[in-house]
Amino acid sequence: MLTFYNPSLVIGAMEMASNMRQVFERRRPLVLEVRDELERMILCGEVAAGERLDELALAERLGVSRGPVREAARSLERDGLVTTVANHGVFVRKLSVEDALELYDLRALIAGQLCAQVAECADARLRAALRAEVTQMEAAIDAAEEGRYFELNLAFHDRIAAEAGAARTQALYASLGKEVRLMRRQVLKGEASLRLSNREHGRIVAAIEAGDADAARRAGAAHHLNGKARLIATL
Amino acid sequence: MLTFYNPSLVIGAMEMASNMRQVFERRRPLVLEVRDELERMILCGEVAAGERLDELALAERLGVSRGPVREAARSLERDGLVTTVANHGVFVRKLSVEDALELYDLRALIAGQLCAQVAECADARLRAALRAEVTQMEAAIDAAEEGRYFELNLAFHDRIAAEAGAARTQALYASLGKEVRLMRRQVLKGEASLRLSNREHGRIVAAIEAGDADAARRAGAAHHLNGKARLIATL
DNA sequence: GGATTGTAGAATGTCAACATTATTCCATTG
DNA sequence: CAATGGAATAATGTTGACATTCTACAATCC
Repeated sequence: MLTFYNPSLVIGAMEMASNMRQVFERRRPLVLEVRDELERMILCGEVAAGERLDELALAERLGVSRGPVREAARSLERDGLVTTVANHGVFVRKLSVEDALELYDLRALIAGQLCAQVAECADARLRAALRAEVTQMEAAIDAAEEGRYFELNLAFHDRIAAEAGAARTQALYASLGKEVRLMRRQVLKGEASLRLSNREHGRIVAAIEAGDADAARRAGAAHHLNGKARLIATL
Repeated sequence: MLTFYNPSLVIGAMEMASNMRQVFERRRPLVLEVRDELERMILCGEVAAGERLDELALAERLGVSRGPVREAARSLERDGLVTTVANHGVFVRKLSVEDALELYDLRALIAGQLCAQVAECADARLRAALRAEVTQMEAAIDAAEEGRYFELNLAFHDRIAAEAGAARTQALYASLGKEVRLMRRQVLKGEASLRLSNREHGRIVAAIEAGDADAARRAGAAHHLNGKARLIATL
């Protein structure tokens, strides 16, 4: 039997602690690595919408065989990032305007649900954290740091989704989030839009703090529907 | 064993007409055939919840290689019917009670959305068709034909989903439908439950006929939430 | 006797080769 | 000259074999 280089055998006791995780955590399946890379390529726009994903070329570029690439591509299909045509390959999904608008509606619906659930179960600590994030976002706008606002905005919505305690709903929300990102047409974000957007965040948190599930649902949905309206305005 | 009709083999001229479709229609990819078979096995309960799907055994039984079986299994994972554990294989998903209840909530949310959209765009023909189906279901109850009621019930909900004109939402509703079917614990359907259920159908159709989107949303959601309540009652 | 280590078996993960299908382009025919 | 038919080509579909990992069991050591 062949024996392979095992990092756990040669690292000193001092280094063990910091490397424990790496050592004991199972190696990630190759498929997941490939999947993440393909997802990144698509969401970053390195491959254009409608373009074909060449199995062989990708396999060679990533240094793996076609099998994992195939599986990864099928995995992306589930999230709506690509579409597969038999005997023709997989293509980066091209969202029609109608598709995008439907996605906004659907996402607004889910977001409303998540906000309502958070409103019903939020404790003082969570409320304070959400309120703090809104304040931080306002500060980011004041400092004209759009990148930071974008980052905080993602974290804010992720936190709400995570704290709702509904795993399946959270996963669906995240999946739809990736799907809408296929729409390259970025909703331009001037300072005015950011102020409006963050005011909506404030309304969501206010409803959560008040424990008003229905108001939180409406505020969460409205926030996404306003995003939809901003998209329409750019058409 | 899955055997396929090969158009290159001789078929008599007489048989041509009846077999035209089969001959000229592209052969479905093997993966889809396997996928459908596995899905049937799971939803029919031929493989118990939590049970492992043996790649090799299934491949031999279906007369294909392990590749298509693997891909089909991954496809099922995307629909939430199985879960994959690295180096351990794929297992029929075992729904916890919490999971099932969340699915009911999520499905109620989506169903409400679909009903609201149908209420906004339904024409006279569709309204008549929906009303007729409710009447037929009532007749099925009178005749104590539970199987027929079940069938009509599925068609009724499928029609609403299809006519809403929101492809992504419809697909999601269907996917969630398969997922909830994992919960073997059937909600027992006595005549009383059927009457109540169909009365809810009537309320949905009434709201659609009135063009009241909000009422339709509430009626559609309530119908599914009542199903959830019936499930809870059996615990 | 209990814990540990090594080994054997079986399962999944990965790969490269082969088979099939679809497109393209050119020759042929009307 | 247009249309049709067929090879050449390149992609996906499928397969069987090999590599790796995990579980179980038994032999060994403390």
